[in-house]
Amino acid sequence: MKYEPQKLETKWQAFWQREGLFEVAEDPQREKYYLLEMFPYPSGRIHMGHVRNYTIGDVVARYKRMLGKNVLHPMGWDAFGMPAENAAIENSTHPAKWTYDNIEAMKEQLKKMGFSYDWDREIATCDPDYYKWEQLVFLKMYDKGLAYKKRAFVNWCEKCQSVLANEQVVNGCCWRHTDLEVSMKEMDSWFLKITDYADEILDYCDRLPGWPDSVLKMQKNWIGKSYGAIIRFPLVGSDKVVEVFTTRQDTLFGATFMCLAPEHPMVKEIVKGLPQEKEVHQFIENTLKMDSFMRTADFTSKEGVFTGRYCLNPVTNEKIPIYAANFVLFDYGTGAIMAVPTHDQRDFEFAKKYGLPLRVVISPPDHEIDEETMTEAYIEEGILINSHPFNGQRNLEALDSIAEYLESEGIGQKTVNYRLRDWGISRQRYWGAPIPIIYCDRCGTVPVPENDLPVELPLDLDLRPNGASPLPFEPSFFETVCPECKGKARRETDTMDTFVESSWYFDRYACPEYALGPLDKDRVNYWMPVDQYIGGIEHAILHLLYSRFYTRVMNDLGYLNIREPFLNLLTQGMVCKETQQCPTHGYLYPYQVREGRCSLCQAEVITGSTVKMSKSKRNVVDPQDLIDQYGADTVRMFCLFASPPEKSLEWSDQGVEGSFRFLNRVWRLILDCLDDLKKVSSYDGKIELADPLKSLHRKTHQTIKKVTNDIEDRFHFNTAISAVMELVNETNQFINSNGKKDDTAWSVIREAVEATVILLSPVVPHITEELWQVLGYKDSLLKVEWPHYREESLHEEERLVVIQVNGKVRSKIVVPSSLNEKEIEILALEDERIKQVIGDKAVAKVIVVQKKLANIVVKN
RNA sequence: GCCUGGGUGGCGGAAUAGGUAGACGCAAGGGACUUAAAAUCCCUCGGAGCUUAGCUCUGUACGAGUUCGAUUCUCGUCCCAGGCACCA
Repeated sequence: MKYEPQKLETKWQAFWQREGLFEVAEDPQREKYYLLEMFPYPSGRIHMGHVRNYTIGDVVARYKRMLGKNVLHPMGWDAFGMPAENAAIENSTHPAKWTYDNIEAMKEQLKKMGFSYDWDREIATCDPDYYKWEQLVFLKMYDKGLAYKKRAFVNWCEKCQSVLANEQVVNGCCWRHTDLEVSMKEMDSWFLKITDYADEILDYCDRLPGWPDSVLKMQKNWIGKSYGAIIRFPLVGSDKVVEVFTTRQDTLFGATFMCLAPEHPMVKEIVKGLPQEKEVHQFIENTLKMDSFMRTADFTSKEGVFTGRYCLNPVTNEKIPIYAANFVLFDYGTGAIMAVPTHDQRDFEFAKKYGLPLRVVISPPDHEIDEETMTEAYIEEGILINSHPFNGQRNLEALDSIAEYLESEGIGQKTVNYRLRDWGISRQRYWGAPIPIIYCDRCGTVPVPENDLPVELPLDLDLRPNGASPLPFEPSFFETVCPECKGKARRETDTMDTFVESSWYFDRYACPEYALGPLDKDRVNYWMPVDQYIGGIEHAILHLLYSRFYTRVMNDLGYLNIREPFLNLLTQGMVCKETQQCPTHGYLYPYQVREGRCSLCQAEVITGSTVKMSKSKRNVVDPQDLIDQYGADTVRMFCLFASPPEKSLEWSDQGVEGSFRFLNRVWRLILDCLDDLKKVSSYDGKIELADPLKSLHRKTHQTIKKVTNDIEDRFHFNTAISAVMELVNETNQFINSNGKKDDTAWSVIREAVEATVILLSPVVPHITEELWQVLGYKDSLLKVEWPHYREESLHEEERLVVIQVNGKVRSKIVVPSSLNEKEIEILALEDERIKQVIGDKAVAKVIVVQKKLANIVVKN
C-alpha cells in the first residue's frame, strides 16, 4: 500500500469532524488548558505565516489533549478593517460579502491543514452579535470616564483617510502604508484612558515569567515611565506661571531659558500685542505644517523663536527668556521645558544657535569645565556647583532633596510621567464597529441607550470611490433622535479601531453565543486566562498592550476575574525565502523560474537575500500548492522541523521534500513488516531483554523522554522530530540486520513503532491516525494517552568515557556504568594510549565527571 | 544614539546545569539495485597536514580573561536582525 496523503487526510478530517473530537465544554473536574493562536485577518487565502503559527499551536493543543487536559483551541476572524473596503471598491462587491466569502475560503483551507479547532466557537468580529457587546463596554467606559472625546493633534494617514493611534505609526509612516508619511491633523477624537493603567501594566511586566523578555522590554519602553518634577516658573509681568516637567531638577540652577512647544496654547497668549507676535505666529504655522516624521527627523535642525516674554527661574530669580521651539513635544510632560544648555545636548545646540547664556551647575569629578570653552553639554555625573544650598552634593543624590525643597517652597512637586498616551480609537472608516454616541444640539454628547444596541453598521451603502467612509454622507445612518430630548440629533460616524475587537475576542471564545452580555462569567472564568498564546512578534506592542489594558477594564467592570489575559506567550519568527530577480522582469515568483532562468525571457535569474515572504518581493509559496502536492502532514512537519519556533524559518523546497521522504519511510517501516507486527503486542517489560533488543527498547524510552521534554519545556519541535528520526533509523537498522526475529523481537519493534506513531501524532496527525488503524487499533489516536518512559528502561550498563589530557581528547573507553570516580580514574591512567601521551610527565591531578569524562592534568 | 536578541560546516540547525563541537535533515560526491530512469538502500562529507588500518594540528565573528576544561561565563571590538528614538 502506497502512502497517499491527500486521500487519507480527507478521510481523517471527516472522521474528526463527524465524531466532534475537538469540541469542548467546561468541566470543573478536569484541568483546563486554553491554547490560543492570534486570529487572522480574513484576507482570502492562508499564507505560510498562518500555517507556521497555527501548526505550532496545533501541536501543543493535541499534545495537551493527550495528556488528558480539557483543551480549548478556538479560531475566529479579525474581520473588520481597511482591506475589505479597498477590495470592495476594486471589485465592486460589498465589504461584508468580500469578508464572509474570504472567511469561508480560509476556513476551508484551515480544515485542510488538519488543525484541531472547536469550530463551534468561531467568531467573526464584524458580526453585530459580537460588536454589540463591544459597544456596550464602550458605554460603560464612557460612564466611568475611561472613554472620552477631545480635540487633539492626531496622526492622519491620507491613504487610510483616517486617524491612527500612536502605536500604529511606524517610522513616521502608517503601519499599513509604510511608503506614506503620517501627517498631523487637529480633530475631535475618542480616546480610551490606557494611561490610567500605565503603572499597573508596567508593574505586571515583572510578573509575566511566561513572556519573552524582549516583548516585556518593548512594552516597558513604550510605557516609558520616568520620575521627575513639575516646576512652576512665574511669568514676568503677569500672575501666571509656566509649568515644566523635568527629570533633572538637579540642573534647575542652570536653567537659563525656557522652551514651549509651538502648539502650547500659552504661546499665542503671551505674544499678544508684542512686536514678536507676527514672527511667532509664522513660526507656529511653519512648524505645524511639517508632519511628525519631518519634525522629529535627525536632519531637522533645532529651531525656535523668541516670544518677547520672560519668566523667573524660581530658585535663582533670574529673568530667563521664553522661546517657542520645534523640538519640544506638546503632548509629553507639560509641553514646556526648562533649558539647561550646559547639561543637555539639545539645549546646548539651541543656546549656541541663538546666543543664549550658559551656566555650569555640575562639575565633573576630575576636571573643570568652562562655559566659554565647552563644545558640548556635560551629561555625566558630578558635584553640584552654583546651586546654593545644594553645592557640593553629588547631583544624582540631590535629586530627591531638591524635589522636596521645591515642594516646601511651593514652586513644584515630584511627579511621574509616562511616554504612553491615551489610545485614540476614532477611525473615519466604514468597515468597523460604530461608536455608540449621539450628538444633540441641546443635550450635547449623549450615549446610545443600552437597549438600542447594537448600533448596526448599515450594509446597504455604496462605498465612495475616493475611499472615504460613506457613513457621514448617509442620512439614514446618521440622522436620529436624541435619546434624552427626542429632538433631531446626529450619530457619531466614526468607527472604532479594529484593535478594540482584538482586545477581548479571546474572552468571547469562552461563550461565543452568549446573549445576555459580553461574557458569561462562569464560563469565562473557567477558561481564562489563556494558558498559551502564540503569534507574531509584530504585535509585541499594539495588540498585546491593548489586550492587557482592556482585560483590566473588563475586570473593573465586573465582567471577568482576571487582570492579565495571557499567561504564556510564544512569539514565532517570520517565514522567509530567498528572492529571485530577472534583470528585465524584476522580482519573480518561484514558479516563474526554471533551472535558474526567467521563464519569460530566459535571462539568468539573480538570487537575492533571504527575507520575509511577501507578495511585493514575490518570494512566496502558496500553502495550498504544497498541500495538493505533498499533503498537510508534510507541510506541518517541515514548518516545525526547519527551525525552532521563535526563530525565523527559511523556506526550502528540498527541505519539504526531505520531510515527505521521512513520512514515507515511517509508512514503509510499518507496512513492510505489518504481518510480523500484527502477530504480537507491544513489549510489556515482562521478559528480560538482551542486546541488541535491549538497546532498541532503551532507545524507544529515551526518545519518549526527549520528545516529551522538548515539547513540554521548550516547544523545540525540531529537536523532538530529530529524536524520532533517530528512533526510526535505529528501528530500520535493527529490522534490516540479519538474524531471525522471534516474537519478543517483534514485540520490541512494535513498541518502537507505536512510540513513533504516538510521538509524531501531534505533528502529523493524519498519517499517524492511519498507521494506528493499520496496526489494528479501533479507537482514534486522539484518545490515546501520551506515553510515559520507564526510568529503568533508560539504564545503560556501559558508558563511553572520554579521556582527556590537559583538556584534549586522547582516548575513549567503554566502562560499566557502575564504576565510581576513583575506578574510572584508575582505568583512564592505565589506558595504553594515555600512557603514551603522558610519557614521563607528572600527573598533577585527574578530574572525573561521572559517566562522561576524565581529564588528566599533567605538567611538563 | 539607546535597549533587546543573535553570529557554529556548502545550507537549515544540534550541543537543555561549563564536560567528545557539528545530532537530525538538506545539498554534494561515490557505490549497490535497474536494460535505463525514478524510487530505495549503503558509504564519505568543517579546514589543513602527515610516515593515511590511523594520527597530528586547527576550528563555534574577532581579541583578551576566568577555569583542569569555554559554542556555553566575564570584559572589550566588529557585524547582522528587531524595537525605541529631540520623551526634557
